Amino acid sequence: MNKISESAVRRLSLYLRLLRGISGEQELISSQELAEQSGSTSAQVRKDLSLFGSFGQRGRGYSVPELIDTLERILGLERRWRVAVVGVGKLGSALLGYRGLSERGFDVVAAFDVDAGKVGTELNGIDIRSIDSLPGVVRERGVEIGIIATPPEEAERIASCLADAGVSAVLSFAPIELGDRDPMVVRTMDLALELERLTFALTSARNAARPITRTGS
Amino acid sequence: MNKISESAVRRLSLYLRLLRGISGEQELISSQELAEQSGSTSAQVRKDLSLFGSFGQRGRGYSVPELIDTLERILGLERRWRVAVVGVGKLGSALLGYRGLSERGFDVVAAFDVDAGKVGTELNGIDIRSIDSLPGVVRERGVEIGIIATPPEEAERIASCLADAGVSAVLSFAPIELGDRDPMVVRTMDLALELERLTFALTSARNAARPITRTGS
DNA sequence: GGTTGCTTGTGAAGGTTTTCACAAGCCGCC
DNA sequence: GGCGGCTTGTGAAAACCTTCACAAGCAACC
Repeated sequence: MNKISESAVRRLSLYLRLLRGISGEQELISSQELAEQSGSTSAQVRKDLSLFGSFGQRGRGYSVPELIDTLERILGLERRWRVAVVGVGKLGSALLGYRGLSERGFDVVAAFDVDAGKVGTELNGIDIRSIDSLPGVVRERGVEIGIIATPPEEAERIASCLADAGVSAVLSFAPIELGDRDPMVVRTMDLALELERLTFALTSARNAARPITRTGS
Repeated sequence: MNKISESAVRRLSLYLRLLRGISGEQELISSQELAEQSGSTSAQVRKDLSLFGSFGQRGRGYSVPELIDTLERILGLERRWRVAVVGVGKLGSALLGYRGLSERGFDVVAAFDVDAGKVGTELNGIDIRSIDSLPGVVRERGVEIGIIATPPEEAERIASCLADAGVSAVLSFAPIELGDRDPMVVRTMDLALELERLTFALTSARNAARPITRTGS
């Protein structure tokens, strides 16, 4: 199988989310409709799907339930995944209470924090454990994915700790660069960085007229 | 000025974040060093920067403080931005308390919620106002960027409301597709979608061996 | 001042992704 | 059964992005 681009994967997830939203209302969907809803083009939609096989019917479109199944299989969502949240501050608490995770196939089965005041308490049915117990709990509960919601200073250490414990993938909210710890896959979501992409978009028109120059030149 | 790709912008933000982290420790940095820290290549770094001009010194590298200035100018961060958070649930509260925003140039100057119990209270020094007062407050306080942290059902309406109030850009955490409301730029961060990118990565090796087929075929 | 070592900036090459455009195929109707 | 309308799947073309490779230029040292 050829390598699939990051952007294609992102779009496939998006298609799946949209399809789940219309599931039941509609039996068939055309690449054109899916494109409109996802802000893409019909050719792009067909190309993305054709990377994995032929799932549509010419002249009719794609069967919504079948396409959902197929996309779930492609994305590895034919089963549920066990997730641990590390860092139960404000963001971590929000994640523990976020229903959107379990709706999309992710079960938060463990939570960790350094704060002795939090360890031992429970939040949304999850017991908060000490970081020291992470390796054991991860193994016991079969945690596959870690979410890092700690302050950035601790993120590096936590990532290594998760890797050693055998976690397969990590999503980090800490705004620092964490490399993959082979074979563990690491991805970072940086809120401020996303805002910067917006400010760039807002500013770039002005920059076009008044080119960037070096300070003092 | 040529069009700058999304990935280039993302990398520029990343360079800036890294440079700020080493600011003071080091006067000069080479494209090679920056590449190693950002998981890129030196040619990529130089190309990204050369899209906007020549900022380095041959044989020496780039001046860290000058490059920070330049990147801030490119990304539109030579000034601070006024942000409003809409939806003060768990995620919204976390955002109101997130120091990473003001550290990176974003001031949260307003917060909105529908819940009458929350309206009128204060959180981290921000008064929570009713959604009805959004247009007025946005104008009074000069809000430029909105962050949507409401349940997905409300996101569509809030986005329109923000657009009407004259907000320039929106970052939404609601897992639904919000198109741009010209000229307002909209971008969505979907946590579950990011996790799905991970499960795809974890699963794709297996899929390569056992190709995806249509259900029942 | 010339030589050596290093690093930028950038055309050109190479690779990847998107868009185009059309043959192949399904459905319903006459 | 044949026709017309519609939609997929896909090579080919176009657009875009990354990597290569090297001339140009800076600094330090002899």
